[in-house]
Order: sequence, then C-alpha cells, then structure tokens
Amino acid sequence: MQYWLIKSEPEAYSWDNLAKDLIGRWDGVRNYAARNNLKAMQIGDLCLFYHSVTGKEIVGVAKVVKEHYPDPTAEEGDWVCVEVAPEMKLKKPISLAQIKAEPRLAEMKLLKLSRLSVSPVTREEYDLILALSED
DNA sequence: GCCAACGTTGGC
DNA sequence: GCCAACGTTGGC
Repeated sequence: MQYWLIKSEPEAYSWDNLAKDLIGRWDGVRNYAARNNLKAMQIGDLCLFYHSVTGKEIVGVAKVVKEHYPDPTAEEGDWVCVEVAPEMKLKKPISLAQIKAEPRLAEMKLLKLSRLSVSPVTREEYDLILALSED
C-alpha cells in the first residue's frame, strides 16, 4: 500500500469532474519519472488530488482502481495510464501555502519537484495532511 | 506576464 | 557524451 500525489489543472480535469465521473482515467502523462510512478501504482493505493495553477491545493483523495496499461491518448512511445475513483473529499482543502508552512512537509516531492505530475508521498505526510484537513 | 526549474533536443 | 538552446510546467 503506497501513497501518491497526483496533479491536475482543474480547468483540464478537476476533483469535481472525477466525483461526477466516478472513475477517471489518468492519462496524458509524458514524463518518464511520472510514468515510472504510474507503473508502480497498485490497486487500492491512495492518491492526494492536487489542483495546480488554479487553486494550488489538495482537495481530495482518490483510489487506484485499475493498474497501469498503455495510454490510449499516446500516439507513440511507451506511455501508460491508470484509473482512479474518488475516495473522499477533504473537509478543508490543504493549500500549497499550508504545506510550505509545515516543517514536517518540507520534504514533499510536490515542493522539491514542483513539475512532477505524479509523485510518491510518505505515510507520515499523507496522515499529516489528512489530519490538517480535519482542523 | 515573468521567471525558475527541469526535461528534451541536437550540434559538435 | 557534453552542453547550449529551447520548450513546458507551475508558482508568484
């Protein structure tokens, strides 16, 4: 069981889109590091859903419901996608500013590798973010 | 709109 | 194989 953070611009695909769709295909990733993370995802893994650019906050948790398979949107190359389902919406979104202000989250890949669209999250980081969202 | 960070491309 | 140039992402 692993934890991840997946990023999407809400204009492209938002948490509300996923909540309505019930299952969303996480495709279009064209970055090798992010692809390797997609390949490592297993059914049941939980993903923090982050809105980049507009919002800049974690808004919910999605669960991996289908492991990686070839990305149908890729015309060439070895790219993959996964499918995720909404698990829960955070009571309160966790903003990038909050993450930056929390020393225990300073090592998050979200901060270190801001351009990586799929990144691993530790159990501790995941638990802390969920705890913060309860405040 | 600008710029920093990073990845990719292509010349050598 | 190195590195400069360029493109993309995303925060500010």
